[in-house]
Amino acid sequence: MPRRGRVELRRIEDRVSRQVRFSKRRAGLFKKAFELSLLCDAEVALIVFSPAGKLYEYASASIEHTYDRYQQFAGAAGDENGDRNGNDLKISNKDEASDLQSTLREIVTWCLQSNPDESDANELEKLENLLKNALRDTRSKKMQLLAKQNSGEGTSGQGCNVVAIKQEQGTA
Amino acid sequence: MPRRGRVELRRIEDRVSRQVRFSKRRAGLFKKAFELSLLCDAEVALIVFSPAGKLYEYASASIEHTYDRYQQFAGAAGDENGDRNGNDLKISNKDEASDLQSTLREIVTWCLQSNPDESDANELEKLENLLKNALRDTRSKKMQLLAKQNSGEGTSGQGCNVVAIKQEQGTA
DNA sequence: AGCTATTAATAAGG
DNA sequence: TCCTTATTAATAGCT
Repeated sequence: MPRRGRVELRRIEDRVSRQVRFSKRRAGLFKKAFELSLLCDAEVALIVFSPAGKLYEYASASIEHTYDRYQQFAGAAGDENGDRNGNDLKISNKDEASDLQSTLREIVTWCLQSNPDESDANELEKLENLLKNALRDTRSKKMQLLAKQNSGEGTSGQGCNVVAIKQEQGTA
Repeated sequence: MPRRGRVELRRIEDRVSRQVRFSKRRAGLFKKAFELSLLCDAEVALIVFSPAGKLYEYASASIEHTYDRYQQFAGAAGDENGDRNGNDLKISNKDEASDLQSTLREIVTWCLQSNPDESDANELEKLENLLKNALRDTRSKKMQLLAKQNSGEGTSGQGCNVVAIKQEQGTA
């Protein structure tokens, strides 16, 4: 009796079945991700944690690279899939401009009061969050400047490695 | 003539066909990703850039959350797909203790000499890189502390928590 | 880890 | 982009 009917779309309760299904479907998912990137010349990054907490990943370029690119786009995504499925799918896109300055101040304060080599995990986590926010805001600010500079004005050969919003490829 | 035979596994040359295939397969991929997370209780994050550079994403939790979790494992991960960018920022699990201190000093110096609201893209990029490094090292250090404290034994620097990272790829 | 009966995905075409 | 249909691909339940 290979299969009786349609697959119920809800969490599989039995631990063993769930683990087996996970292995099979994970393989399928990674294969599809790979094929999409190859056939359609798309950049794909996929991270999966098994119910047991094991990490699996695939990236057509690299996770870091794609995540960086993602960060630069954050907020302006094309979505399609959330409809039928109910999961999360949104990115918040707040204004971070002047927040950056105060976040940097907090980082400086942290550094004046603490030493990373003598801090405990909690302290480091505070620093981590500050750095994460500062990084996000700095990227955002940089992108704004680059966009402005690329859109309307004469060229003054700025060095920066440009972060184009476009992908090109032709070597097939 | 619905379909003639097996699907050739290589980049689709025709722009229009490629775009159509992309749309269809993207939908399928996102559906599979969703089903994996729901059926098997897995945490999934998926980022896709279309050949035209448009962003699509899915996350069972959130991209940020899963990426953070990924970062804590990173360093032992393996890519294997042939990628043309070769642009991998590997994060190693070495101890970067004193590096962190000097990076933080550089950040403080940057803040003392510059104002993010008056900086150009180049300056912001310097800050971005400093923050990125500091964040990586802070995470690493925090994870080391957590690992040490969880295992009750703190042998000299190394360790960390990596749990097995495997990668799967299609045969197709 | 293998094996099939089924369902699911999807390439072409309209 | 949506619909249809012939085929291939994925996979649930077993062993």
